[in-house]
Amino acid sequence: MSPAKSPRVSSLQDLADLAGVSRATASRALNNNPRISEKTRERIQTLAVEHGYSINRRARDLRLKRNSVVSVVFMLDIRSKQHMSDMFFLDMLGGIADALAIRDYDLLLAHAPVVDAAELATSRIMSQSDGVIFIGQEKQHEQLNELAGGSRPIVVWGHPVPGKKYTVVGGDNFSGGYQATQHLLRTGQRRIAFFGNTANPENAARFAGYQSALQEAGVAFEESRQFDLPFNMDEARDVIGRLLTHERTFDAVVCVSDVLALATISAARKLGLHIPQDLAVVGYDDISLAAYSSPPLTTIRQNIGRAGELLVDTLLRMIDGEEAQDVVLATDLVKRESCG
Amino acid sequence: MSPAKSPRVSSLQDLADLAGVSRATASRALNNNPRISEKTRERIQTLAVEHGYSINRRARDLRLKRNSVVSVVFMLDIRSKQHMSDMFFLDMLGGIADALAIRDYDLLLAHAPVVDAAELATSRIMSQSDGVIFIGQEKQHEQLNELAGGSRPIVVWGHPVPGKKYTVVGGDNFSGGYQATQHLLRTGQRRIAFFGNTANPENAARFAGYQSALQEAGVAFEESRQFDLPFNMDEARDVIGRLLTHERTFDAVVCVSDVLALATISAARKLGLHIPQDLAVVGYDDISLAAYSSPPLTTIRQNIGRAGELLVDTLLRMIDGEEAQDVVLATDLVKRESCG
DNA sequence: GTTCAGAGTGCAATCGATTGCAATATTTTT
DNA sequence: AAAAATATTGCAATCGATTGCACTCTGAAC
Repeated sequence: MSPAKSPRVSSLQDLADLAGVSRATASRALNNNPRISEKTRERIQTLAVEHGYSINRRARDLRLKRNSVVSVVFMLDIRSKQHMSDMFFLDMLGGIADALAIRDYDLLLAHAPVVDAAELATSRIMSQSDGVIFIGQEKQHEQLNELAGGSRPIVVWGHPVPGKKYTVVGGDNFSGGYQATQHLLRTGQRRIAFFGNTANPENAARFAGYQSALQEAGVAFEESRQFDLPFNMDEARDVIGRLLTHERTFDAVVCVSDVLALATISAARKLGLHIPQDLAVVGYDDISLAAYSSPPLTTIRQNIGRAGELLVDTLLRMIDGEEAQDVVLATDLVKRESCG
Repeated sequence: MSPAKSPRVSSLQDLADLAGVSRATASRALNNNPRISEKTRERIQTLAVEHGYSINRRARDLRLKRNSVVSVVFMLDIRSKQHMSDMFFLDMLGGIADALAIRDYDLLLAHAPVVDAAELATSRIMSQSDGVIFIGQEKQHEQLNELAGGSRPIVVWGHPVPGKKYTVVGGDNFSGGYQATQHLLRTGQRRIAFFGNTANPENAARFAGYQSALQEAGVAFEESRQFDLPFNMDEARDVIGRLLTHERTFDAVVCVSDVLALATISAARKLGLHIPQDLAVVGYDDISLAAYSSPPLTTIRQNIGRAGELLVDTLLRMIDGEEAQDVVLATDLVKRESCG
């Protein structure tokens, strides 16, 4: 390997001096501007590499009046035990980070469990980024609608709800609920319950899928088998315990998350029930522990890393001024023993 | 609420014009420079708030030749199933993000499972940030040492190893291993195994704590009870299955992670063993699922969110030119049923 | 030998902030 | 009331890049 030429080049001016051209020419050469002759361009680009020159992005962004930053806002409090699984977030964040890195964007991570649209709109989260990705919509639907009208494009991970003005990328929740239910039906189950909270749009869609599968199989839906559980896991757990001790009217259950499913299994075991003989369980998310639980959990998988890429693609398209479209991510079933 | 004055102020010049002062004065007023009279300062600051002025950080950073960015590099591949738990990362990231936000730093997230020091040193990860936080040291000890000599301060989450040149923030692994083992001893266990992989410095320290607790209790350490498991969870699981089917020489096990512990419980159950009667298990990390598993998992808790803050504190101190010191985070035991 | 088109470069303004030094306003001292 | 000391504020250079416009140079056309 040839030793890099000694003078460490840090500014465009230095590089230009070294090449014996002006700053303007050097800049154009690096940006492949056609007005620069091929010869000059190559010479400068080679020089840049040799001397380890790397552009100062702050200067470029200042000049170009942009940020090269995308903010990611977690609307849910990460620390409060949520239905949604941990791995889910991390995987998604990984996908987002990778996709942004490729496009040469930075990722500004923000924690904003409770959001006041007006406040957020003037915060650095908005002013310092070219666009924002929101993870989870929960109760903030109105605020999101407000923000969508603002100066920065936003994309939300969640489920389309009527009257939304923001762009949504989300899993195919209907299909997920449908597949989970269909699987139980195929194993012969008829008395199938639904654990979730339909106040959440994603859960509601999964519930719709559940109903649809039942109907298609000619199984009547019983309202008494749909349970809206608290979002807080500790409370949810107590409720589940009670549901299982009362005379049960179901032998199988579709859960909206793996965490919920595992809690259900745990509660059932404590009561001496056998999984899946006495109670078959399906989860949602395919968190890593789903495979290692006892018994391994049947669940619905979404390619969350891919979801992150889709969020980024969609947002950057909007930043470039294109019209935005909602995106739905495919979903599939992972069969394991918890269903027999 | 009084309506904000109409002219939307976007640059310092605008604000200065509005206040009838120069850019310089406006800048100083906002930065609480003592050379500006109290009256002027307050007037300008009020004006700034009223008109929703927010500083352009790119411009400031350009002028001040800094970045206001800290990179966070995950050395482990997030997606490969690692011993280490998912929640762990997310919690830590949350802590880091919060701590950085308070100090007005941005977080640049990077995915770099395998790292070539030379390559990393010239990448945007280094050149665009004022410092870097590495999560996990694993096999990269040498590279970290190289990077530590570079132009940017770095801090590593892990465990101090001999000859390290970088600053480390980590949990009290020795104490964690000690507490876990001591707890089992107190419940009357004598034949206690250790599941982990001592190639990892953190695991090695936990193992040392385990040995120390045994010794203190007058229980002889049997080498045959220390098992180095593969880092890959799928493989680890197979190995555990075999360990439990062979004639066991232990009735209790200290695991280096909750994920490992849950896999152990799962494997044990499949063999018809009862937890904790036939096999008592202690985990490490207190992931959220630890409380919801069946039975709930006894484990070692570290305040990971706090760890994130410590990492940031330490790094920013180094960025400010202070001498760096390693930091150890306290650890405590969470008793649950898996130990009886 | 001019004139002209077109290719290749350079000049200088610009993005929005910070800050050393100079200039002015205010107060204190004599 | 003039001079000296101090408190406030402004001027202008600076950080490192981009880009419209003007300029130089080449070979071709007349």
